[in-house]
Amino acid sequence: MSIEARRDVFQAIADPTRRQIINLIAHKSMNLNSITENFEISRPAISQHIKILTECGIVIIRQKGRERFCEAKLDTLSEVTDWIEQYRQFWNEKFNTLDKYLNKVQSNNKLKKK
Amino acid sequence: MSIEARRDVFQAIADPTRRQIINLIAHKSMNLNSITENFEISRPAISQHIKILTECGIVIIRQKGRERFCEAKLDTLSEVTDWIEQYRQFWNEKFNTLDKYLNKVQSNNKLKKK
DNA sequence: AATTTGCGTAAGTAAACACTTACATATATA
DNA sequence: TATATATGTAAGTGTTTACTTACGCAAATT
Repeated sequence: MSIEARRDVFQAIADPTRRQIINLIAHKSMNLNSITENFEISRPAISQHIKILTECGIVIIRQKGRERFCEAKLDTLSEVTDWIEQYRQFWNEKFNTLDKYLNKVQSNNKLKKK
Repeated sequence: MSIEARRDVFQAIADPTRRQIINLIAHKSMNLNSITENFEISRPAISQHIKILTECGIVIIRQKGRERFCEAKLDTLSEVTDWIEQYRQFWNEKFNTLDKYLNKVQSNNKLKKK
């Protein structure tokens, strides 16, 4: 049983740099230095971001000699999508139309009761 | 032209309390005190969360007398969904199957070239 | 064997965050 | 008109975040 709270996907993708990293390695695994080349910040900074991304399962590391290739495991993001999708009925245009219809019916019922 | 950086949806939903608030008001608009009743933290804390949520458009306020009703405008979340969806091809099972096939073809081509 | 390369990690820091309490203000009620 | 209610906001605080530089270590290269 690990004491430390597992990193959370929502928080992981909250940082713009981490989203950029995800975007970079989504297409192709890259080692740490290659990733760093695409940013202005230091290698240790990138290393720490990668650590966070691995801790919540978005990235997995494949060691190859002294290099560590970062591979995106983006199905983890479904946790976020799932959370959002449960609310889709509340902003889906089709639902809104239905909603308006139901409200109308409801209003009519109220009028009838009066 | 506003100088202050607009709050970002990714960061807004990163906080668990804010996700709970969204969940609460998704179904029904609520005023601030009613929302607060559902949490252990103080009213000002909730007020500040609501402020963040309004700043990024997830919540809109409808003043009604001295009360302020918080209404969820969840289509804002599509920004997050859209970002994630662009990567779906990388974790979709069907795509993976296709990917394996393409890799196989590629390997065969390489063999032929040799 | 010595050096270079690729990386993790520790320590330090400034800024942001998530709260709190205290207070101010506008609206509703008695 | 006095009081209660619903709320925003300022100020203070401890914690977390996103970096930095400095260092260490193992694998590859010379």
